[in-house]
Amino acid sequence: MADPDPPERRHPPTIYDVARAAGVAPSTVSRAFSRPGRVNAETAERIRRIAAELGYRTNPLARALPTGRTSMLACVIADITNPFYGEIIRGAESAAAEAGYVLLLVDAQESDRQEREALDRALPAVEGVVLTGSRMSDSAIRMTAKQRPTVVLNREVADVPSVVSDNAQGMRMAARHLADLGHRAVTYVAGPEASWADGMRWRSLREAAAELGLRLNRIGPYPPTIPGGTLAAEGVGRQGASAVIAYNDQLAIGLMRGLQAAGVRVPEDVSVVGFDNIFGAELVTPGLTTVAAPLRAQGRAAVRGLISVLGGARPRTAQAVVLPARLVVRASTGGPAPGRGHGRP
Amino acid sequence: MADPDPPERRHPPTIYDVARAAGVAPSTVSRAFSRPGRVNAETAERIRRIAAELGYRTNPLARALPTGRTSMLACVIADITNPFYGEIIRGAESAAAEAGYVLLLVDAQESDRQEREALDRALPAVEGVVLTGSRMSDSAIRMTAKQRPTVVLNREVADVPSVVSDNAQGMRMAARHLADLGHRAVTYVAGPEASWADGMRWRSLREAAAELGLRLNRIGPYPPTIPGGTLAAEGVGRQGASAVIAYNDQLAIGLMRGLQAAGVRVPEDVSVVGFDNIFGAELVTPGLTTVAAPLRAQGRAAVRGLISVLGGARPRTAQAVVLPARLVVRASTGGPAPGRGHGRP
DNA sequence: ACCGGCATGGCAAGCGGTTGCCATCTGTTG
DNA sequence: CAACAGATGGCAACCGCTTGCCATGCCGGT
Repeated sequence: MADPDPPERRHPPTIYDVARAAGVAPSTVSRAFSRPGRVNAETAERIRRIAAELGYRTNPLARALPTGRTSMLACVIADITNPFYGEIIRGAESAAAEAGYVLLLVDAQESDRQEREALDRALPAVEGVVLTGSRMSDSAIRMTAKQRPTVVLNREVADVPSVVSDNAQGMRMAARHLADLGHRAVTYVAGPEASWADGMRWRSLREAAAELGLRLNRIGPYPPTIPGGTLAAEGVGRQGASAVIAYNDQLAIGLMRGLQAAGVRVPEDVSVVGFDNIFGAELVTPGLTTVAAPLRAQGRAAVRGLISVLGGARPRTAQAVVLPARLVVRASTGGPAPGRGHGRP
Repeated sequence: MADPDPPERRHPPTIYDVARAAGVAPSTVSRAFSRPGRVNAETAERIRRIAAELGYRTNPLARALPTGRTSMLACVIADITNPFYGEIIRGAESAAAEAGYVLLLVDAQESDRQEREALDRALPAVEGVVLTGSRMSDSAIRMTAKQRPTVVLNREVADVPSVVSDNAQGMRMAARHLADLGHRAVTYVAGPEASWADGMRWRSLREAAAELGLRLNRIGPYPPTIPGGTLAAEGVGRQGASAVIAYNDQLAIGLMRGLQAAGVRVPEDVSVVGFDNIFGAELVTPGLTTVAAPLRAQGRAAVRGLISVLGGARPRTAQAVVLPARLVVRASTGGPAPGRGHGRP
C-alpha cells in the first residue's frame, strides 16, 4: 500500500547550514552575499566557497519577506494569444533577466474583470508592473500605480510613466506614402473606441491628411480582429476610397480578404495599410504594408524604466517615452486606378 | 531637494491588525481563512467581516515561507515569439487561474542555456513546472522534476508525466487525406533532429504510408522556420513528389513560398500539409492544410495534472496523456497533376 | 459528582533571510 | 599610554503567516 517514501525531496541548505560549516554566524553568511563589503574579504571568500560546495542558494521567498524584494515583475498582456505581444514580452523578459528579475505573465483575456482579478492575485508578489494594452480605466491604472511602480505600454495615463511608439510619425509616413503613390483620399478604419491608440492614430491621420491635402473619411468602430476587418470591407466598398489605413493589422488583413472576396483587387483597386507589423502581415497575399513599432525595444524600455524606479530613481511621469516607428512597404499599396480615389462617383 | 515624502505607500493590514480589531488572537484569524472548520462559525464570520472592512488580504509571500505554497506555477516556453505557444499559454493560464494559481512565464529563447538559467531563477518560487518545447536534455528535465512536480508538453521523458497530442493519429489522417486525393508518394520535410515531435511524426508517417501503400521520402533536417522552409523547397523540387508533409507550419509556409517562387503551383503541382495550425496557416495563399493540435486543451491538461499532483495525487508517469489531433483541410492540398506523383520521371 | 471527549481559542515556535546595534579587536593618533 | 575610530563579526528582533500543542469550557454519560 504505502510506498516507502521514495526519492524524498530533501530540504535545500540554508544560511544556517553554511554558517555552521564555515564556523560563523548566519548573519555573516547573509552579509557575505548581500553586502559584500561589509565582511572581511577572506571570510567572504571562504563562505562563498563553502556555500558553493553545499549547493546553497538563497531562497528568494525568505529574502522577500523582510525586504519586499521579490525580484519579480508582473507583465499584464491584453491577450496572450495575439502575436502582437510576443515581441514585447520577449523584450521585457530579456531586460528583466539582465537585471536578475523574473517575469510574471498575466493574461487579461481582453477583459477588464479578468485583468483586475489576475493582477490582484499577482500584485502582492511583484515589485513592479508593466501594463500592455490594458483594458482597465485610467483610474484603475492609477490605483495600481499607487501600490506598485507601474509602466504603461502604448497608452498614456496621467501621472503614470509610459512608453509609446511614435504613432504620429508612423501615421505621417503612411499618409505620405499613399499621397506619393497618387492617392487623393483615404479612409480610416477605426478600432475599439476605448483604445487609446485608436484615438491617437485617428488624430495623427487628420493632421497628416491636412498637411498633405488628402481627403479623409472614417468608418467604424470595428473589433480589431480579422473578422472585424471582413465586416469593415463592406463599409469601405461603399466609401469608394482608393486607399485605406486600418487601426491594426488584423483589421487590415480581414479587410483585404473581404475586399478580395467582393472582387475588389488590392492594391489595384484599393491600397491597404495596417499597423503593428504582426507575424502574418508578410504572409498574406498581397503582403501588407504596415507601420511597425519597435516592439522589442518597447518591452525593454518599459522594464528598464521600472527597474530604474525600483532602484530609487524618480518615475518619469511628465511625458511618455516615445520610440520611433517605421513604415514597412509591401505589396498591398500601389497607385490608384484611374477613376477612383477622387471621391464618390 | 528632498520632496516631503508624498503619497507614502502605507503598509497593508496584517492578521495582527485584524486580530486586534476583532479581539482575537492572530492564529485565530489565520485559521478563519485557511482552516474554516477549525474555528467557530460566528467568530469566523465576524473575523471575515472585519478583515474585509480593513481591506486585509493575505500576503502570499508570508504564507509561502512556512508552507512552501506559493500559488505559482512556472511555464517554460521554448520561444515566446512563436505564435504556436500562445494558445497553450492561454489554456495553462486559465486552468491555473481557476485553481488560484498564477503563471510565471519563462522564455527559453530557443536556448538550452537560457532555459536552464531562467528556470533556475524561477524554480525556488514556484510549486510546479510546465515545460513546453523544452530544449533541455531528458536528464536535465528529470533533474528539474526531482525538485518540483513537472509536466512536459509535446514530448515524452521517462519517469516524467507528459501531455502530447496524438501525432500518430494526426499523421495518419494527413496521409490518408493525401492518399484519398490520389497521391501515391509523399515527401516528409524534417525539422530539428533533436525534436522529439519530429521523430514521432516521421515514425508515424512511415507506418501510415506502409498501411496506405504510399511511397515515402524524407529530406532535412531543416530549421523549423519560414526561411528553413524556403530552403527545403529546393530539396522538394528535386524529389519531384506530388505531396509534401512538413514537420510544422512554419516550414510548410516557407516551403510553399519557395515552391511558388520557383514556379511550382500549390496545390496543382504539389500539395503541402503542415502541423500545428498556427495563426497564419489560414492567412497564407493558398490556405495551409494542417494537423491541428488541441493547443488550449493541452495547456489546460498540463496544469490540471500539475495541480492534482500538488494536491497529493500520484504523478502519472507510466504513459503520456494523449489528446486527439484534428486535420484542418484548406486549399494547399489537392489531387496530383497527371504525370506527377508516380515517382521520379 | 466525576471523567472523557469535543469544540474552540491562544501560545509560541518556527519558515529563511535581513539588519540595527553592540562587542571586540586592531591600528592610529596626540 | 590613553583615547578613539574603523573594521569585523555576533546577537536578536523582526517580516507575516502557519500549526502543533496546550488550556479552557461545556456536554453527555455513568
